[in-house]
Amino acid sequence: MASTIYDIAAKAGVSIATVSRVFNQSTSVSQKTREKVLKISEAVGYHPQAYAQGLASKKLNTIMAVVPVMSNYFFIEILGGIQDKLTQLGYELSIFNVTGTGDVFFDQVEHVIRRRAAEGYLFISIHLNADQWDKLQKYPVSITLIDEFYEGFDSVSVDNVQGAYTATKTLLDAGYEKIGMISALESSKPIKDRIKGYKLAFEEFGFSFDPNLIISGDTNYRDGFTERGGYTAMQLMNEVHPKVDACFCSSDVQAVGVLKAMEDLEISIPLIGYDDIEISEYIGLSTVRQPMRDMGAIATQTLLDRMKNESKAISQIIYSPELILRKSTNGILKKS
Amino acid sequence: MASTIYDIAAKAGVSIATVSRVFNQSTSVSQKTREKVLKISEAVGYHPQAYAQGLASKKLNTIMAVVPVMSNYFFIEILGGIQDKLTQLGYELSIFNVTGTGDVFFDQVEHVIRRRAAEGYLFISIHLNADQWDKLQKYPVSITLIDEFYEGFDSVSVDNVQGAYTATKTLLDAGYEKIGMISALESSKPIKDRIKGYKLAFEEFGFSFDPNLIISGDTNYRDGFTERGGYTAMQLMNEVHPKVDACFCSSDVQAVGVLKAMEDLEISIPLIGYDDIEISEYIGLSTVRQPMRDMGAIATQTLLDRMKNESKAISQIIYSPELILRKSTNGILKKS
DNA sequence: CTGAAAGCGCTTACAG
DNA sequence: CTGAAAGCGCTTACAG
Repeated sequence: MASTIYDIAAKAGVSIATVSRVFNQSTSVSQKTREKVLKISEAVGYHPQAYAQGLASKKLNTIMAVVPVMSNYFFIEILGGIQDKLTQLGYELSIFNVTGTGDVFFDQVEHVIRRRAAEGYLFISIHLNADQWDKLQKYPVSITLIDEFYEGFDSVSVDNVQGAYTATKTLLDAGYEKIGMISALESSKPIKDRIKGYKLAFEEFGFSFDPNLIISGDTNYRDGFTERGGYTAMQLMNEVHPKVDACFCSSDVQAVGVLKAMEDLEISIPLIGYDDIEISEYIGLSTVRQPMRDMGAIATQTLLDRMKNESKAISQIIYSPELILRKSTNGILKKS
Repeated sequence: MASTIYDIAAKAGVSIATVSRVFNQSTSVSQKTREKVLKISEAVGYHPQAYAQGLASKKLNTIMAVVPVMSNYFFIEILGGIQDKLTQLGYELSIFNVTGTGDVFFDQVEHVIRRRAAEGYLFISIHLNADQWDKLQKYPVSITLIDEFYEGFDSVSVDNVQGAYTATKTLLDAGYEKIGMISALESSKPIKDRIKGYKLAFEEFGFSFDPNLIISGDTNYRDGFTERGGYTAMQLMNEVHPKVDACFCSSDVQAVGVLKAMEDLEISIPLIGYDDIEISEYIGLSTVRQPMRDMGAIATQTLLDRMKNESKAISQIIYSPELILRKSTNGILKKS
């Protein structure tokens, strides 16, 4: 049914080597033969099979993005940046979604690396422990980390501690004192760092810090980085700390839920999110901006450079996040 | 560097056939040999290479989702449904993002099919013309269409005409008359259908229909299915038709922009979006719900069934969308 | 339960 | 500019 290089070669009266050359932009094929081969190929819908090409040439021209949960706006933006860069460089993108949790999670990550279905890997928000990173290090593949860093790997990340610190400090500077933090799964690495930054601001301010002001809601789904996660957390916050006078929230998606909860509870306090996803500008959400598209593009470039030069120096890029103030913190200066 | 089946076989003192059997859950391997092979493989990080397996066995166990623009909430939800189903069935998902426009678009679609990097394809919102569909039909691959249908292909879609009709009729029933439609790129198939439904409601109501009430904004990016597309369209609407008394909007993402524009313009009229993406519930946006996750799951099942049985009857599933009323149409009954 | 061997569909020196 | 041939890393009847 599906034709192979042999069928084309036979029909064109040439060798398979020649057919192969036509498809590999090799110049050493006469214009006439090239046209004949192309014409026949077009007629039967022939094109070299990716897998066979990969096997024979040892290059696939595809890189693989490994993400933990597909449906997250943060990843989507990053993937957009990756895609743009890749298209521009003639590579193809394959996306692998790690669905497991715990040990299974690592097994899946390791498995995808071992299958060697791509020449380079972009890990987006894949957080592992030291043992696991070390284990990965031994595989002869190029990997660039996004939103994470570990010694020995190229990486592009944002300083989460600083981002949370800046947001919290801004609130403190404005005179707020009982600043709550709407958090997500606390074992998640970005959350840990954001909590660290949040604490840091308090310490620096000389305020005694109340760990109970950090609250997370439903973390079952996507580690709590959901509208629902934010909504339930804010409700809880209101029960436990009705006096809370401002909030820092660990992601914009959650902040959408927080805003809704505030509305339902009829309370109105300043709120700062994290990420600056597309809609934030439109719903007037203040936030800590992560340059997601840029991160994707830079990481892609880094990976490609690494693939070309195994021995180049490790590159660890760390962005400083930017605080963007919008309507959700409109009253912020009035109180001080 | 990277080890192959030969290295493992040599180290284990068995043939490559045996190593292969170990990795293919074949039962005919003694427990002892199996363990030895597994242990050595583990030590050197060996795992059969996907491409070589694919070539030799002629099955990849991967299906490919083909999408036009990655960063769109609609696709994300559908991909979520696909992913869940696939994981559950032990298949792997690869995603191909078609980035071209016009003829290049079709070339890319055709190219990805011809490369045969997957055993089945899920086309999400890929809209082609009759010639192009016919051309695709000749390839010996399984394809299931999502958000589109064409004779001869399995498909899962939603009745866009009906969705738009229902939304518009609801507004008309409530007594509104100058109902605007915030549209996107008009050559886009879903837009065409939604405009058709919008018109239909007017006709049925015996109202003369004003084509100028259909307005689109910036359609350069993602065909206008963006917050910005909605924002600019609403601004334009306000200039051209300041008397507009309600709006039907072709997607929720755009509606987020419309809401913001209304706020900036200080006008407040009922608004109904389309899709029911995750945040809609939280921002109180009335909308026409498309069961995106379900569509992804059903389409996946359909595709897998097709792959198992080439000659089964074509399945064309068409969902009826559901209207969901929220805050953005709160005043809807007062006017009538 | 295990091995030798053919074959999957390509690419790529090597010759000419 | 073109072809014969080896090889990429696997799987899978076929024998035993």
